[in-house]
Amino acid sequence: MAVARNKPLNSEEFEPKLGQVSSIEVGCLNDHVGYFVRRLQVFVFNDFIKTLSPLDIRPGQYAVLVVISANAGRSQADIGRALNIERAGLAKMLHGLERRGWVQRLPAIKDGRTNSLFLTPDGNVALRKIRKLAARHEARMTQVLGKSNRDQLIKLLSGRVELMTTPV
Amino acid sequence: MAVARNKPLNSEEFEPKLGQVSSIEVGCLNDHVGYFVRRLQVFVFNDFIKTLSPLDIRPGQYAVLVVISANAGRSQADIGRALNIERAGLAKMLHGLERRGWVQRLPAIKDGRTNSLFLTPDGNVALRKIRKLAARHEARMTQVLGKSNRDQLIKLLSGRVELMTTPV
DNA sequence: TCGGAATGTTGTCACTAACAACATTTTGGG
DNA sequence: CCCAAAATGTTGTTAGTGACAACATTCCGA
Repeated sequence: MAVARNKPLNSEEFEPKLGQVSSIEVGCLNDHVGYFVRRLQVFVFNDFIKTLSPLDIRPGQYAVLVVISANAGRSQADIGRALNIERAGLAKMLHGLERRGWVQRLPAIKDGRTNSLFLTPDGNVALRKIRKLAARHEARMTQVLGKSNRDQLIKLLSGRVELMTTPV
Repeated sequence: MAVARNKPLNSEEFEPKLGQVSSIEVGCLNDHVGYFVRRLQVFVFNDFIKTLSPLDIRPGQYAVLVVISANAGRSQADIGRALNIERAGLAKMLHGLERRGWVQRLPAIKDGRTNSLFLTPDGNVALRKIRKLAARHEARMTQVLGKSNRDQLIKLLSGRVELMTTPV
């Protein structure tokens, strides 16, 4: 690309404090909920992915397995609505979970358009192991955030998920 | 792919309540901070992107502009560290911001490896408009979450960003 | 009965994150 | 002073994700 480099510049006059070079301000980002929520989210997800990596489970897959387990027989549309996952994306994810022998799709007799989703026996066994690792992840989050903060966070957001569907 | 469909199934026995089909439980997801934080993050980002769409600014670009503005002359490594953005990704993003005439890269004289980053006059003008829309976005978040919840959320997470760098 | 709506599937596209590889430059220990 | 190691910026590649369109099938209500 060969970007033309401008003339050099003595950065001394712009470095606020010599010897204190590591201090840097994020300015008005401190007034944005999204800034903190974003940083927290990638932090939590990274830990989840790393903790669950022995079982090769990602957060979305975990959520889908849990919701199927708690709502056996529901349709893909139901599961997708509950987790705000788009139809197409959920279909592909379920394809993977079915290939691993954890999820079974049965055509519902009441509505020929829908599939009824179930966990297979293997799926239940796997989910037990998965929950153990997920609990370990959650324990670390509690430790890092502090139990009080973590509990407050959950209480703040509980029941407000419906507001967080697509539109505003 | 032609997945073999199993025999149909009467879903009646699996639907907990007839006529109450819309109720669905997310089970133990309610005990996971990550679940709520993820949903909130998607919601907040969607609103930010939509609100800032007239200026074609994404959250990451906004953060970089703000931090450059608050720390004129710092290197890419400094900015990247502050926002936890990887070197390669930041280089590409800055390329775009430079092409739009908002950011200027000057080679630092003190350290031939680093670029000193600045907002151009155009960049400052643009950032003023961007901040206006960002404030509108933040106002809507405050309204949706409730001012008390929003303030608590920020207080909870303020100063804890350092814990959310890569490792745990 | 018929047209619109819902459901599931596939394919495509754009965006992102993460990693590797490289050139340049600084730094620190001998 | 010199050279190996580290830091910085850049480019390219890759996998993963999300959003969207298009389609076939099925249900539903006027």
